[in-house]
Amino acid sequence: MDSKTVRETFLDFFEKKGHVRVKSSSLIPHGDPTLLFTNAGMVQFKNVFLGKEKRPYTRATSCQKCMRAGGKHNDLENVGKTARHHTFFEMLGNFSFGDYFKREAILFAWELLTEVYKLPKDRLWVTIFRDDDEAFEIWTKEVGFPAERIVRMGEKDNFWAMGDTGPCGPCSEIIIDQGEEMSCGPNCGIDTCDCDRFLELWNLVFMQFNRREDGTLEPLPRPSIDTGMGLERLVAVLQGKRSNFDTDLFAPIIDYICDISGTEYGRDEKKDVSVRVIADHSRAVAFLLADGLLPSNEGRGYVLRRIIRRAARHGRLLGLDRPFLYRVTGVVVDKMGDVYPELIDARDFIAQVTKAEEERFSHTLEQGMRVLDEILERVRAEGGKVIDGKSLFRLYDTYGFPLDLVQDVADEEGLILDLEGFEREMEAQRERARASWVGSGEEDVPEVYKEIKEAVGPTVFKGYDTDSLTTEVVALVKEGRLVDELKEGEEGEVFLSETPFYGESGGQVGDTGVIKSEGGLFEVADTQKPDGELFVHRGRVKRGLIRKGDKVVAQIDSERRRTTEAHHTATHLLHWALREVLGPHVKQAGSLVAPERLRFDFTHFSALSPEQIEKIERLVNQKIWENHEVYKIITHIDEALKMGAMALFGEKYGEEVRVIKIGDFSIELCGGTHVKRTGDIGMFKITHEGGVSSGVRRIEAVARDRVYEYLLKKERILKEIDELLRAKEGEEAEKITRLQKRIKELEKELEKARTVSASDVLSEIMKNAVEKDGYRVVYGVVDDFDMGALRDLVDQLKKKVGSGVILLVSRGASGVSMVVGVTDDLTDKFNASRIVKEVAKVVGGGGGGRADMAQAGGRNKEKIDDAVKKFMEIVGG
RNA sequence: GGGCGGGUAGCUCAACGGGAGAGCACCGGGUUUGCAACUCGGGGGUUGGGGGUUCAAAUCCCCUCCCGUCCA
Repeated sequence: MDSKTVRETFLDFFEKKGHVRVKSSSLIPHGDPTLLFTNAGMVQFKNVFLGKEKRPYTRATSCQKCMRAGGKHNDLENVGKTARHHTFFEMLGNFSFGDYFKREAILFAWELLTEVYKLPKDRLWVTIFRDDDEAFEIWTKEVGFPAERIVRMGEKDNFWAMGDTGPCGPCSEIIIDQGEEMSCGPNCGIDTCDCDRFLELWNLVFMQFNRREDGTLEPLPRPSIDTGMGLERLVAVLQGKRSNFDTDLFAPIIDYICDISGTEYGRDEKKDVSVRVIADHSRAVAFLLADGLLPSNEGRGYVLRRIIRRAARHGRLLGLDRPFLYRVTGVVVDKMGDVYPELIDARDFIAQVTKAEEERFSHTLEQGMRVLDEILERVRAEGGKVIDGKSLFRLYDTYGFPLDLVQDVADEEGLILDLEGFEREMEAQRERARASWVGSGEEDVPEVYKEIKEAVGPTVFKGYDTDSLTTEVVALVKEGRLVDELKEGEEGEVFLSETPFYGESGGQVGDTGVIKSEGGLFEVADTQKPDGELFVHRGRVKRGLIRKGDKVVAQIDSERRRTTEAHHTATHLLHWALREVLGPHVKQAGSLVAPERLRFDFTHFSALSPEQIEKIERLVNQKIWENHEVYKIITHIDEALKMGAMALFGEKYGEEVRVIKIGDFSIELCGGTHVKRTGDIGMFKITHEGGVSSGVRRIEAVARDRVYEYLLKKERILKEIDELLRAKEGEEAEKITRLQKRIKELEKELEKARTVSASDVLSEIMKNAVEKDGYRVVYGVVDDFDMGALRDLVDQLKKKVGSGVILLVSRGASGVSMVVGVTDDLTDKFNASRIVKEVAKVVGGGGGGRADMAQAGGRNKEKIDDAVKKFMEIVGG
């Protein structure tokens, strides 16, 4: 039975048992920061089990894409060495949300395995939780399973929990005995070893308790079922293969790798490991990229980078030292694209990003190799046999050079690695990272806000429909404490029962405006929503007095809001246009919507070309001028997602959500305020494009009247330039080029003139050369020579005197500069550096240099004569 | 978020407080039937940006931006 049939048979079986076939969710768990990757079928149902989310069905089945790499389940190091470990795998599962329970779960599993997949009953074993007699009864009585092949296990193996608290329960695992020949030795057995003879096939979790904070278990009112069976294992068993890598899930990939590397699989165990690593990792890479992840230096992206580099490293071991992985991922797309169409959509993107990362890795390796050579040379020079841990760590930490590569080189050179020292350094680094993690980011909501909300409830936001309304002051805060009134000139926070003021969220800034009572006027400078429900109006009492209980008119700054709205709707258009032009991997990574401008961060792997920027800008403007209606729809989250609304990474959404739909092309979940029609945006202009971090780009742009202001400013600058250049529009570049050329010419002329005048000065100075015992002493005082010119002059004088000591002093605007030169034959007798130090002291400065040439500076111009005297004293003039 | 390394000519890098350099690439001359090679010469730099210390900063210090890399 081929893998596709195995997968389909499973889903089909449960569909016939009344389950809804649910699509695999993304490998990147949205809205769950605790989880690095989706690592089990139940991840997308987590909130359903917790009762936080409702679905229109109570039975579900899925084949879920899963990743185990990094984080708690870290199998990365084992991959390739064993028959079963993978980074990416598929998990088959059936789920009951308060529908059927233990009995059906067991019977379903048994029926599917023995009657559909036709596994031999006598080779199956079962484990159950120690105290779970109920499961024991079902297995023995209902299924008729022999009691001697049921093993009772402890909490560690057969009690499952989502976390320290929350739903949990015993589980029952179905195991297949693959026979004596797969045994790991005399002690082989369930509970005693972890080898492949007793292969865990299917885990059935009976969620029946809720673990409370104090650790006690309370029975769940509606017990649930969560099961998981690794597709790769099941296929291996059904195809009679000893290793998952021998199944048709991997065979085409392995064939391709062997093909391009000229390796024969199964001849050399070391090479086989590499082939398997690449096969496994290519799947992970293709799927992660298809889900929009990009390699980066932190978090999930970092894991992806590690996987690509590990694969590249193993490729090198097979003799593939040019990028190849991007071709292997192509095979993955070919083989699995029909089941996972997102692979096909992302085909080019996957290849592009993978190749770029492989190339970057090559670069890193080259750089590291150079550093390693230096280290080796040092070790050899010292006659040592060991590469010390510090050097190893520096290679790894700073240059990202893989340790096993160092090992290879060291083996060739007969050197040993100080791995313990390396570990020590690594531990120290971990310690540093941990120690810095004190201020855990998330700010707590201040007590006083909690108090207010407790007393008056959430603020009702009316700002979608109105700019102004009459309401009541329900609380006042000054310097973090509740007060009954705010006096004129005082700063504080006002809380209303209803408000038209938008509180900062979703990147859109808070509104400003005024709150007027009969006796006072409060100017709102900013509006915040610290807990998402309570609106804090921050500002100052401009006039009179604001009291708790006052009837007030709350009025936002409408003009400011309109421009902000234009920027917000423009942001959605931009998001859409980016995906049109760059591809579907573009995802919002941050956003700021202000009255002055908008800023949009998004995932993309390279800088945008001027052409791309122009195209994006043009598309957005086109949509503005087409004047599409902007629909604001309130609906259920499921409904919204079904409509294809884009939801954000890591953002939490409630049951009821707001959807912004522009025309029929852009649809996003968004709580912000927007214009009525795109025409209200007027115009859109990108002002800046740049990088934020690896894999993230940033665009800044303006809309509406801000475009006019922006262009006006540009025009003024241009006009100013035209005036200065006396140029007509369009000639600027040409004129500037001409000017630059002219400057160059003049500089050259100047240089020439200087040389000429210097030669005059030269002969002038030579006149007062003093003849000594076999050498000459020369000094000269000139005006406005810079250091470079002085040095040149000294060089020429040196040539002229043949043998001598020279001092040149220049009077400049800012002070005195001087250079002392000593011809090479006299450097034993006179040291230019020492001389210049002495001489410079006279003019209130200091200096130094080499024995044959030294320079100094000073401040007192009037002391130059004294300085020259000092010089003559020293050199015996 | 924390640490380490880096940013110098178009590219790859050197100089690590006192004259901004090399190799490759580019332009011109020579050589050659022509090309490659060779040879002579030349252009090319706000040493990422800003501030400070100093007589003097690519070099030392601080801030900032960008790139690489490891840890979380």
